[in-house]
Amino acid sequence: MLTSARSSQFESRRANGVALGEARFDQRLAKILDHATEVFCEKGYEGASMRDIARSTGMSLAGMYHYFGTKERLLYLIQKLSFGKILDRLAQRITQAGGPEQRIRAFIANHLEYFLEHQHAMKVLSHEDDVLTAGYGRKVAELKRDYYRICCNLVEDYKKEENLDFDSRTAVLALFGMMNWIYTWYNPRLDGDAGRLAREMGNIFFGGIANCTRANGRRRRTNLRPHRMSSPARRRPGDALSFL
Amino acid sequence: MLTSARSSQFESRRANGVALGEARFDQRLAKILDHATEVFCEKGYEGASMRDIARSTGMSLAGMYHYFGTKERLLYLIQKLSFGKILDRLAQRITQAGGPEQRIRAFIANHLEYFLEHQHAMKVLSHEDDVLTAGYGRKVAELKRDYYRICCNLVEDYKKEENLDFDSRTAVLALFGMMNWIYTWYNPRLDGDAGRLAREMGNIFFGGIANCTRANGRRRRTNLRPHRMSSPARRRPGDALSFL
DNA sequence: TGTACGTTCGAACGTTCGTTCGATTTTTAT
DNA sequence: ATAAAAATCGAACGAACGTTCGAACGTACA
Repeated sequence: MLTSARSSQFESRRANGVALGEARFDQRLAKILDHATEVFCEKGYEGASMRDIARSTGMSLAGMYHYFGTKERLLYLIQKLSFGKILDRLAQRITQAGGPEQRIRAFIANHLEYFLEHQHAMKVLSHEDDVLTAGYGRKVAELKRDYYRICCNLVEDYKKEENLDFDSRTAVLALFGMMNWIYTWYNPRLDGDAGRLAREMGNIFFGGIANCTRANGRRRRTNLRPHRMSSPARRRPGDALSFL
Repeated sequence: MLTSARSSQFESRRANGVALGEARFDQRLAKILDHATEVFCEKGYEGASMRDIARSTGMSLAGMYHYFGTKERLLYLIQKLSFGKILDRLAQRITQAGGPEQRIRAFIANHLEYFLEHQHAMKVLSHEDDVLTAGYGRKVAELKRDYYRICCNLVEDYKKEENLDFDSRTAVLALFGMMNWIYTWYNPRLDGDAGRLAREMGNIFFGGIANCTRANGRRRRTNLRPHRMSSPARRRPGDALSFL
C-alpha cells in the first residue's frame, strides 16, 4: 500500500538522491495539486471524485496516485502548501511594517491579497476545514492556531500601546470572519482589489475597537449626532457611559 | 418516480384533505429533517449517506424516502424551513425596535440568537450554500438575497439619519462575515451568549462606520486618547473577560 | 547494451452510493 | 366490517466510489 508518493518537498527528503528526478516529481505533483484544488473548490472534497481530478489533469487515475497516495493526503498537501505560503509571506511582510496598527493592517492586507490571488485554494482551506482526520487534521489545525495566535499577539500589542480594553478573542474572530467570508461574495467589479478591501476592513476593525479605553469602558462615539431635536439622552442598555 | 413526498406544509396543500393525516405527516417529516440536519452538519451534505440519516431517525431507508423524495430535496426543505423561521422572527422583532440603530442591532441580535439556538441548521445553511442545483438553488438564493437586502436597507436608513457616507455593500458583507463565521469558533464557555456577541459585533460595526461623515470622507479617529486610570477599571461582566 | 528504477495506465477490485420496487402492515373513511 | 389510502420495509438495482494490481514504458547510468 502506498508504494510511492514520496512528496519530497513536503514531507521528507530522499537520502542523497539526484535532485533532478526530485524536481520533476515536485513539479508534476504541484500541477496535480493545482488541478485538484480547482476541482475541490468547485465540487467540495466529498463531492469531487478522483476521476474528476484525473480528467482535469489529463493523467490516468492510477497514474495520479503515484504522486500523493490517498485522497485525504491530497487534500492535506493542498492545505499545508497553501497555508505555508501565507505564513511565509506574512513573515516577510510583518517585519517591515511600522507600529502595531501598521502591523495589523499588514496582516489584513496579506491575508486578503493571498485570499484573492488564490481564491480556489483558500476556499478549499476554509470550506474543507474539518474533513481531515487524525494526524493530518491535527497538523493543519496547528498551522491555523499559530496563524490565529500571531494575529492575537498583534492585537494585544496594539491594545497595550493604545491603552485600550476589549476582548481580543471576539475582536480577532470577528476580523477573521469578515476576511474569510469573502469567498462567498467577492466580485472584483463591485468590490475592488485586495488593497481597498483591506483598507475598509481595517477601518471597521480599528473603528470598532477604538472607543474602548482601559479606564472608561466602551463609550459612545462623540461625533456629530446631527441636529435632531434634543431627545433625552439615549442610553444604550447595558452600555456604560453612553451620552448624547 | 416520487409517488409520495407531499410535504404539505412546505409546498402545497391538499385539496380538502383531513388535517389529521397532514399533521402527522408534517410532524414525522419535521423529525426526519431534524435528524438529517444533524447528520449533514456533522458529515457534510456529500459526505452524509442516506443510510446514515436512516440510522439516525430509526426508520428504514425506503421508509424515509416516502417523506421527501430525494436527497437534494431533503436539503432544500431543511434550508427553506430554517431560513423561513429566521425571517419570521426577524419580521416580528424589527418592527418593535426604535430607531435605525436599534433596528440594526435587533437584526444582529436576531441573527446571532437564531444562529446559536440552531447551530446545526445554520451550519448546514452556511456550509452547503452551493450544492443545490437549478430550481432548489434559486429559491434558497432568493431568500438569502431578500435577507441581505433587508439588512442593506436598514443600513441605508441609518446612513441617512446619521448623515454618514460609506459603502453599504462592504459594510454589510463584513457584518455577515463576522456573524456567519461564528460556527467555526463559537464556544459558549469562552464567548458568552448571543446577546453579548450581538452587542460586541454591533459595537464593532457601528464603531467601524462611525467616522465616515458625508462631507469629510473617512478620517482618522479624532477621539480621546484615554484619560487613563481616572477610575478603577470598571468592567462589565461578560464583557472582555477572556484572554486569548 | 544491460539493468535497475521511476513513471504511466488499462482494468479491475470490493464497497458504498442514491434510489426504486413489490409486498406487507397500519391507518382512515364508509 | 370492509374497502381505500397511507405508511413502512427488506431487498435489490445500476452506477459511481477510492484504491490497487501487474504489465508496459521511459530514462539514467553501468
